Amino acid sequence: MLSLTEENHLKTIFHLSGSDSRSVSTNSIADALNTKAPSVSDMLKKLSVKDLISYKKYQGSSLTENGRKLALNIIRKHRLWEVFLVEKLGFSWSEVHDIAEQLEHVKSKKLIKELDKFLDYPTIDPHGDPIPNPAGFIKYRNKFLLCDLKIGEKGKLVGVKDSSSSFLQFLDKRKIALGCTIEILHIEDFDNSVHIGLQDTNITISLKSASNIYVNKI
Amino acid sequence: MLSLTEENHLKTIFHLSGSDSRSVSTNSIADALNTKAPSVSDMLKKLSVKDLISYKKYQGSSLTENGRKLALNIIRKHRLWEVFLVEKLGFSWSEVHDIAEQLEHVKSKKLIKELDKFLDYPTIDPHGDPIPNPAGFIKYRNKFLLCDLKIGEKGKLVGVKDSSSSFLQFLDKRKIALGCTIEILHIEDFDNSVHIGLQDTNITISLKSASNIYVNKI
DNA sequence: CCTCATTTTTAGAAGAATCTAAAAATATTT
DNA sequence: AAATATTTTTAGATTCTTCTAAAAATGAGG
Repeated sequence: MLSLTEENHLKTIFHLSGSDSRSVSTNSIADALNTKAPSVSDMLKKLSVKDLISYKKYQGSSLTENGRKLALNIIRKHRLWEVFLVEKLGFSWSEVHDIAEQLEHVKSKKLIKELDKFLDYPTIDPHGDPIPNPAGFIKYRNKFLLCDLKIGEKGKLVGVKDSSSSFLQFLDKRKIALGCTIEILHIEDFDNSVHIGLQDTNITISLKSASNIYVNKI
Repeated sequence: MLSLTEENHLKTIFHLSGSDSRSVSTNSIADALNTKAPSVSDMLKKLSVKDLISYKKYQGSSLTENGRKLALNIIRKHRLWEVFLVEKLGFSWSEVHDIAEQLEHVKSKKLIKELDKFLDYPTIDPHGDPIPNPAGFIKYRNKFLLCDLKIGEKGKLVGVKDSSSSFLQFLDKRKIALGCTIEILHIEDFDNSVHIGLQDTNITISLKSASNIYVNKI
């Protein structure tokens, strides 16, 4: 049985190591978890003994197969709860992260099985991120950053990179939501800000914003 | 912000002190929480400093108004989650306690508000226990133990005293559920076991079982 | 009302998670 | 490649929850 702290470390290592499972630095974990490097160092030793990560001093760490399975299970729970909060309780996508962060640690296999059924087996969460299946398989879609499209290309919004609530609220205010069609109209030479076409309006967003939006080309 | 352990102590003191808020012994709390008396003693000091219980050494403890509010809020969350698990996820009443025990500690006022609405503002949980309102008001119904009815009297099952899953499963097997009508047919002189009439069958249950079932007289 | 049993508290220790400060290893820069 | 900067680990302390063992207070029986 894993402690809350152990679970959070596994999850963070998963998120930081990306789809290619690269090795993750101690400091980056500390930053992500709002804690300090020595705390992480201690935890890495502990997780290593449990064979959940492979870890060599000063060389960073990466998940073992066991660790990856556990991490994906936590992420599965997190994302299913997010769907529940949005679909059933009427939360907006900018409000659900912190609550799901707590709910994901509730222990009960049957709970998640029944929740999944109740939600009709969703495959993506409210931010467009894929929900791992019970076996720990996760289906990555190949998606593009909005800023990488060329002028004239169109994309369908399928996710965001950093789902901080301030950014999500920024999108809400501009009526930009999952599934929206976005066309690149023009890119300013001066500051690389991006002029985009939406359903019925055109607006300009910063490069930073455009680098935080994932789309499928259409 | 209360820790999980603090919340569990408050809740236990509430349950043990009954509707008349009598003072609760240290050992009884330890037993209920599966811990030892010294741990409880320490916690009592801590809760006392926070003005959540009134506590004099060797004299037991009882909730203050603040403590009672917090305890009822935790119980409200517990019972709402139980309704969710049974009504929406299809759990049986004997399976929900341990899961609700975890869910009750999730912190988010809005979550409970929306859950309450989603469940259509239920007033009793799957075991027939009343759900406190958001202000911490709890409505006790006056109910009787089945064993206190006289021969020939009828009652409607409105709750159980000890909702351990073994007892709930015992009732399930005999098709005895909330809302059932039960008539006292006969009481054995020998062992005080109780012969009862149900929908379409008559069965005999022990005095101990009959002392664990709450009914409204009808 | 004094002795004995029970209950409760204190004392002291242990494990988990956390931190700061200092040491060790690695990486970078000139 | 040596000096410097950064990263990571170790060492040691703190807080929280927990325990066992021993001391103190309470209550019950003769």
